[in-house]
Amino acid sequence: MQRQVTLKDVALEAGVSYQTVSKVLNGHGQVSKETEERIRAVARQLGYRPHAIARNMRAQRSFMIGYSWVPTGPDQVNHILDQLLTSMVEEAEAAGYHLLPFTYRDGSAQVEDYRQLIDSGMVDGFVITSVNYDDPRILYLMKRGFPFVAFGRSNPEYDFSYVDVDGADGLRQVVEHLVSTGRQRIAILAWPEDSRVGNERLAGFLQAMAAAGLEPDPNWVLRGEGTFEFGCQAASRLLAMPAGRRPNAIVTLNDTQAIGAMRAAHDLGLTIGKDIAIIGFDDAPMAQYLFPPLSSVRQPIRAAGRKCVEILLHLMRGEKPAEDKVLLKPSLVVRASG
Amino acid sequence: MQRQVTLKDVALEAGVSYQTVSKVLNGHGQVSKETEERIRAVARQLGYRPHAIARNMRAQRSFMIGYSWVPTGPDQVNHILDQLLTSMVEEAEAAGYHLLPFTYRDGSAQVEDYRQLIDSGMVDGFVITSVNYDDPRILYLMKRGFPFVAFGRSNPEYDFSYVDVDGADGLRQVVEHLVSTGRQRIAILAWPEDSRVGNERLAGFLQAMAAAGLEPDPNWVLRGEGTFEFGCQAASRLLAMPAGRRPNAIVTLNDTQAIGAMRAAHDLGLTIGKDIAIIGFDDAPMAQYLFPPLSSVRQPIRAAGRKCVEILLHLMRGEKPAEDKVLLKPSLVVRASG
DNA sequence: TACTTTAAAGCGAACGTTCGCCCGAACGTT
DNA sequence: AACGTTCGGGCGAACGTTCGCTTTAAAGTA
Repeated sequence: MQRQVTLKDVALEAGVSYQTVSKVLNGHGQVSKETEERIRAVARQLGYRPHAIARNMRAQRSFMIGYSWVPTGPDQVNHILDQLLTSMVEEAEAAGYHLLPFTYRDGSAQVEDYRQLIDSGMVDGFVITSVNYDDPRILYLMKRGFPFVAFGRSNPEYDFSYVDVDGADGLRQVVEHLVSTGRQRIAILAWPEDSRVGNERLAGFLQAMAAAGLEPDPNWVLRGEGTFEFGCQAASRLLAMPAGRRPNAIVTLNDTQAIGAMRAAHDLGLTIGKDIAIIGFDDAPMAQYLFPPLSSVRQPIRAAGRKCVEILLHLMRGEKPAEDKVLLKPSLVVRASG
Repeated sequence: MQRQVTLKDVALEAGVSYQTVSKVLNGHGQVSKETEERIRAVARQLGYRPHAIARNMRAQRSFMIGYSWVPTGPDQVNHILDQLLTSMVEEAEAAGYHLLPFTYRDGSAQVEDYRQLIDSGMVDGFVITSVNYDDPRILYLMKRGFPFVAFGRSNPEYDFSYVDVDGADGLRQVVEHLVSTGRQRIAILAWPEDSRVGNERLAGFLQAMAAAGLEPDPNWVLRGEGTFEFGCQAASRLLAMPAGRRPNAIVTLNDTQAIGAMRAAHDLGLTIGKDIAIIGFDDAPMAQYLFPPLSSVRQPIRAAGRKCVEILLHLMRGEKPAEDKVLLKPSLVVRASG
């Protein structure tokens, strides 16, 4: 664990001042070809690596991007995290930045955590996820004018940079696919009204239904949590009716609901993909292994992560990004379930 | 985005030198009650937060822990990552440290990345995962004497700090459970021989079989990748024989294999949990939603993450941790599959 | 020859901390 | 009255950079 090689070490060896070494290695200043090459040779030989902290100290920047996420419960899985983190870290590193993960806390402590990271100079910007209406982080960061990008939208009247997946378009694709395969009796399992994401997806559904000339039965629009249990209960209710009067397709807003619905259909003796189509959202990796494999809407997570960081890099440099409100299209993955 | 409040700002306002402010806020030095309180009041009022980078600069430490992980493919999911990261970040933050995620690269670039982070002073230690025999990272870090903790074991002759889940014990629990429910014709789907983890788990299986007085049929120990496809194919072969001559239990080394095996059993018209018991490993969240729900071995991921960081904190402080080779017991979660 | 321009490299300063040494004043002791 | 001790706090230095100004010497121009 030998000591760090510094500019002074290189300078001593090369017989110049350490500032000159800095000039050479950064490409500034006037230095003769010979000394430049000598300095480079010595630096290489000694294995000089600039001390990141000293550099940040001098630059008055941390070159760090703060990120925290809502931890999932013990029996849940965040199948987004790996791809999102990997893509953000890659994009950040390519620009000389790093990602700084920090613990997620709720309530007033949350904004305090963001404040702490800003005031201690730990980060130059944030990527925030799991945003919803009236998100206190967004309000705080907007007020302070601190660079951040949200993965997800909030109140329409707020003006901030975001990247989001067009959930409405996803459900539009689902409806169009179902209609094109001759299914018109379509029910939907949605989320509670306080969910920005849920409302967006539901709106896309209703719009696509209208566009197809279908009037959705209000009793076939059920709101509840995005859980297996709700999916199972709601689908049981919907499918309890006789064949002619029940839906022949159930659309859900996430895969966990869809899996619950599959269980309900199975328990009622229905053949999924034939008697009833079921389509999920998220395309969780497990969807492909279900029986039958679940059709689902896949979100371009990696692209979203990259885009978030790309925009944030502009903001942190004080530039106005070319586009700072980005909507990415998801894609429907059709499998045997519908 | 106002400028950072520094010690000098507080000092000016309190009418003392900035070094005195530092003393007060760090609890060192002799300062009278009155000035101390005055300084504290001013600091609070001005919202002073120590500049982390300057502090690190002075301390010649980064208070960062490097961590990178193998990104999973597009249709896979890393159901460990969330819990592992969350627990490590929590443990690190409690000690004033942060986690620094960085991209995973294979081959010679990998050690170079570790080297770069060390030489640039970005990190004070590492947690490494996905270790296997002859892991070049372990060799490099051991040679440099740089603090690190591995989640997982490597060659037995290496001497380094690690935390691991006792996979052998997990399989022992599986065998004992199966035997206690009257199943003795047990097959196992294992991994290729170059997997340290796979060999450990298989060894536990064989040992438990022997302890139960059972001689495992060599043809019932199949090695292959931890994929759905291998699980399905291998199980098909095993279950193709007539009822009296085929296994009545299949143990796998991960859930994906188990799901493949479930599919094979299903396609052969067998009732899982009755005609054939199937038990997985990892207890992926989806296990509970399968049909029937999959029994599986659950690893104490959060405890492992916390323990890794705990040990690493000792190492980074130059202390010898009380225990630096930790083996955690997994637990079998019994569900309807066996 | 005297002066101006340019190239090459040195040097001081600063970023915000913390650490250790020093100094003055007040107090108590012989 | 002279001296030692303690308390309170100031001050210089350093961590490793980068930036910009200054200096020196050489080359070019009148």
